[in-house]
Amino acid sequence: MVEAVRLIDTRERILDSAERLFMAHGYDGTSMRQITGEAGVNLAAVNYHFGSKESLIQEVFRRRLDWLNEERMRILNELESEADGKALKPSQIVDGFFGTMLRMAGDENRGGITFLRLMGRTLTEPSEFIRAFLAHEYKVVLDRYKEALFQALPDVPKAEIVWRFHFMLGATSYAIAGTDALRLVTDWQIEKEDSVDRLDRLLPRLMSFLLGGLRAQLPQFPEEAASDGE
Amino acid sequence: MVEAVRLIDTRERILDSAERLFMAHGYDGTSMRQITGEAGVNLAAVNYHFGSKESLIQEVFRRRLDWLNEERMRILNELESEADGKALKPSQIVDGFFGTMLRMAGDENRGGITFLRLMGRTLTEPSEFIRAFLAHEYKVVLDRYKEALFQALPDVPKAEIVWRFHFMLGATSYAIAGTDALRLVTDWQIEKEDSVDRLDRLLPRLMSFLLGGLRAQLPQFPEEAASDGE
DNA sequence: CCATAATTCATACGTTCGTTTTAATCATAG
DNA sequence: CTATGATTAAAACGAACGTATGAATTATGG
Repeated sequence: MVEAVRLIDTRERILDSAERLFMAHGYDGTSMRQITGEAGVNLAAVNYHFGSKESLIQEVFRRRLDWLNEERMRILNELESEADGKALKPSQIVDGFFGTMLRMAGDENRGGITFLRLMGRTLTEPSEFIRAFLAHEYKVVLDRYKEALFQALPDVPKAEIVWRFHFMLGATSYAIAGTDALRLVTDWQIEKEDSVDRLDRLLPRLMSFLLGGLRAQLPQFPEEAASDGE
Repeated sequence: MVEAVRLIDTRERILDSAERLFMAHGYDGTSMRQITGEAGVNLAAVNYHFGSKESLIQEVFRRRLDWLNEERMRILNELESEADGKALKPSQIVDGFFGTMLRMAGDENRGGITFLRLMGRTLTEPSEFIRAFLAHEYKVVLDRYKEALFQALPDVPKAEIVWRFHFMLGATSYAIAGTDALRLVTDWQIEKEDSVDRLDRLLPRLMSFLLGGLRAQLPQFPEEAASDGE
């Protein structure tokens, strides 16, 4: 057991530093020398343990996403088995997906707020391979949750639900990434009021907004005089 | 007469290429050589005309944002003078801010969809100075629109409105940036259905969602309720 | 205890980056 | 036409990047 201590330590220290630095400065904006410098390990350690910078950030995500997505699946399965065939409430589904992610930020062993902000920021990351990787990691879970929403909202066209899922992801991503990084709108009172109980209050706030948007009146398209879709 | 043609051409060609490349690959992910290469101008032209890469992206934004923010101000002023003292409808305010931005994407002379996507992506851009620059550019307009929402929704706590403005920005940013770049959720039908009439349909869809979220039931915070949990 | 594998280390490689420099080319005014 | 200032062009700068190398160090199994 003692034999692997230094190995694991080095790997974990690199992952921790990379997580924090990618969150703060983005993928392209973070250099290997910054990462290894902050982690207190040799420059070559990243390539030795992970192979490349690309593999490193993938491992940074995998370390957290594996648990998160399994948890999301577990919750949805549990909800559906409890519902016993009946449709779930949209609020249950939304909370299972987005609430689980936000509550993860309270658990420092799972990356805490740092990973959450990295997550929020990376969904619009410029680098092609990162988006491709995330899309792949998320595919199964997203499909399950989309399907659950289809059944929970049988009167809403599927395309509309997909779009609103998209909007919800954006609102969440932004809410997370911006809690204390970007302050286009805020800039005055949010910081003080919510510096401590940030997550306690952010979750209900976001959930209200998401559910309001998800259940909003359906849009009317300007030239809509012909047949409906789907 | 003819004397300024080449100068203006070079400047504009650089700005156009930079706009497109920053949109596609981000700020750090785009090199001066890519920009000048695509624009068909000499590498040194950027530093000659703009001074630095940082100044270049600021000019890329200023070229479009000046008009957009003036238009937003004009619209809000007009709405308020028409209302003649009475409170505006939230939908008018939201449309003035977000609708104006989306409609700008239909005008190719104002950057079209390219600038809109650059905009959406940059709001979560890692580079510190870019976020600071945008925050500064937006300050006046955002304050005016926030104030308008305060008056339009007198029963909603101001902090709540600020948060929901924040969420709306995120949903919009994401909706724009992702229309054909990132496809975490979509990946199947949106592309085909909305490749042509993307903007015609995106605007009503987004507006419904935003207004639903803005007017949603107020959140209940756990510690305000007498009982702890359920 | 020693052979061997695993890990760390210092160092260097080849590229690419943003910027600068200096000379050539252009347009315009006197 | 020529003087002058503005623009473009080619080339190079030093710095930083991700990665690779080979030796030194550490841990492990027989």
